[in-house]
Amino acid sequence: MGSGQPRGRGGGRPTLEEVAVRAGVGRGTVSRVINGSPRVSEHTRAAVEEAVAELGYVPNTAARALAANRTDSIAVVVPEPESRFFSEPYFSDIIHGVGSALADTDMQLLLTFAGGDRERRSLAQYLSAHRVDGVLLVSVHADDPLPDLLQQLEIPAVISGRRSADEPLASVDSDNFAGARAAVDHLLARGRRTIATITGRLDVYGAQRRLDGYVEALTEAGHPVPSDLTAHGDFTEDGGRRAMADLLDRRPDLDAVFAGSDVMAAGARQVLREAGRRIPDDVALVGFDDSAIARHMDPPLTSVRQPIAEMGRTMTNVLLAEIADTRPAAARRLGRQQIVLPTELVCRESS
Amino acid sequence: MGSGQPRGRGGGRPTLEEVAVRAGVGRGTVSRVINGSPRVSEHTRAAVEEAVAELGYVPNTAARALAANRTDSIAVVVPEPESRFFSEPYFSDIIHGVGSALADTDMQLLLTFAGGDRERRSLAQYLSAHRVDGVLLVSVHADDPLPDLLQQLEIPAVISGRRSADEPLASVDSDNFAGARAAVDHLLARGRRTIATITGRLDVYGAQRRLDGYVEALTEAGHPVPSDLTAHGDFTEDGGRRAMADLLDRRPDLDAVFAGSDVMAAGARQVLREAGRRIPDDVALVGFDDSAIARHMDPPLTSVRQPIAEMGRTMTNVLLAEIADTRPAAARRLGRQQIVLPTELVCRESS
DNA sequence: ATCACACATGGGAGCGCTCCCACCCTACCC
DNA sequence: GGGTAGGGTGGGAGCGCTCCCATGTGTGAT
Repeated sequence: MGSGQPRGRGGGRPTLEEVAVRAGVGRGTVSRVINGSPRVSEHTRAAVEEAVAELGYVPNTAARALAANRTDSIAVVVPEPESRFFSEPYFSDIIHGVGSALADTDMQLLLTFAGGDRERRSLAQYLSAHRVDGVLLVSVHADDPLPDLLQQLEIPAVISGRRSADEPLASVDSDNFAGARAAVDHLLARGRRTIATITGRLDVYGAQRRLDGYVEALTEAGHPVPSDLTAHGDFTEDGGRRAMADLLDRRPDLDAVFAGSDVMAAGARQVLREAGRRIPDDVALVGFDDSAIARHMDPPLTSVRQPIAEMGRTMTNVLLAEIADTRPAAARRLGRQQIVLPTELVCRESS
Repeated sequence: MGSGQPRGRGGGRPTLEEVAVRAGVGRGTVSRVINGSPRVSEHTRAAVEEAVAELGYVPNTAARALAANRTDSIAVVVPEPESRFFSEPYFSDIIHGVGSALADTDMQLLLTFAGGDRERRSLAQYLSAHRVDGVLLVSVHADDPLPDLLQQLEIPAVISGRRSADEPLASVDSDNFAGARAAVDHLLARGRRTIATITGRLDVYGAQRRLDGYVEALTEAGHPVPSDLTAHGDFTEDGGRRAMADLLDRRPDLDAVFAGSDVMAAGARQVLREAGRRIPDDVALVGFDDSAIARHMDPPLTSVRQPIAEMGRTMTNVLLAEIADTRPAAARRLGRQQIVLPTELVCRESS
């Protein structure tokens, strides 16, 4: 069968078998060389490698996946396009980090778009049908069914940002609490006394933690935390505008605002400006994320930087470790890593 | 052989065979139902579908890929992380568009990171080893070897932004020329007379076309196009700064700047401000891309919007069509689509 | 020299699916 | 009534690989 040279369109790449013939060895031996097994003599290895090079052989992924029952690929499950995940630096940076962690391996990255709950449910099925060896979950709501489904199916998974204080899945998060504290401490240090906050959607644990950090910073400094200084946004610019308008309405005396995201801060800035408040003279403003818009805002926005690419990289490494872990499921369930990466306050002219 | 219920970790999803037994039919029949073949009686189809539902059967992708010699997946080849592609809206939006086009199909999306030429060369091999049915290329330099390799291997591919006027591959681009013209016409209409431009890297065809549009607009309006009004950036903020400094040095009398990207415009803005030029009073500024920073810049930046998500969507549809095309290679080579999507000038306070 | 054992190697048996050919049965024709 | 289409169906033959067992071949111990 098979002539030596490439055959017709598409189908015609060399197979393991052809390499074996060329090198004058058996299939098994070629397979061992390809997979770096030590149990091959130096001489044979060289012969096989030469044949591989001559033929331009590349293993067929599908065949390997079928035979070995692993795909050498992981999926990043991307939430509904509308979500804030797609705006702002988050998406790019996470992927960037994942990509750089994957560069050292021969794992492939699958991008999967998940819509509503129904789609996420069937998604779990698909993922389990040996499409991938593991899953990276980003931007997950507290009530998303997907993480539990994955756990049930015993598919290794890592989540970005836990869903609650006791996250059962492995997770990588940034220190939202400390970041918020640092922001508010900074405002206090600057002499601000009536500090309001605009929160993100509180069903996102990270948004809750930012609020917690805000409360803690004020409390610890001996300040009261009246509820009329807290307004709820939804991570959107428009939400930030509405929240800021509310705040100004309720507490015209405020002299600082800590926003749970840069985008909301941008919305807030507009309302403040329209209301004739100068930034930072009348009202200091601090955001969260340190995205591109923070640098370019007028005035440049003080913001809490999250190491997002680093998070992507860390998530990937944790996932790869989970995939490599061969202990029984019960044992693996135990030592799940909960990593929290530090945030950093970047001071600019808005505060 | 298999009991009815799931087996141990990982391995235990139901197979076609099990569905066949459950439904009391042959493997072939189940396969026909799964793949929507019409040659199945209504009665049998119902029985099979019930068995599928009961067992929660999901086809094994790897097995299907191996047997059918197609993967039902396409790859987006992402350039080196450093490139501008990763900053700014481009990446997110393209992926967004690709994702939405793919949502209507059952194709999967593979993200592949390509580094230097050597990596791109081996990448072509990998892609051809039936990892994917087609490839989407974004942000390609004029001398990138990958497109030609793909063409040689007869792997369907679509490129975003052509590499030259006679692009052999199918391509989807935005109308850089018309966008630049519109921007410059707008500046002329506003009474500006000494209009400079900051170009992107001219080995990117789109950057060249933006420059062409600038020249054409001025020429057509009867203005000279002195070379000292053109400075070259590299799509980075810092490049924008340097180019603006040069420009100011050479032509302190300029009253408008058309930048080849928003990021470069941001850099230019800083230099203009430091030089004491007011925007737009002394110098009008127009960018390209209409990214998030354009909206948040001070003052908000007039910019040329590209329909990036739409480009991603269109590229995907073109690619899917190429994949579906079963005509002989020679015939397919002919009718390759070259799509150009319209750009739109978004006027804000900077001009 | 003899046995044991380790290492190196070949190749059969699948992995779960699609493709396709052979087969059966019914319906319709002459 | 026999012949002939076809639609509907079953299942063999792979797809290209990994896994693993059986088989060689060389070494050192006895």
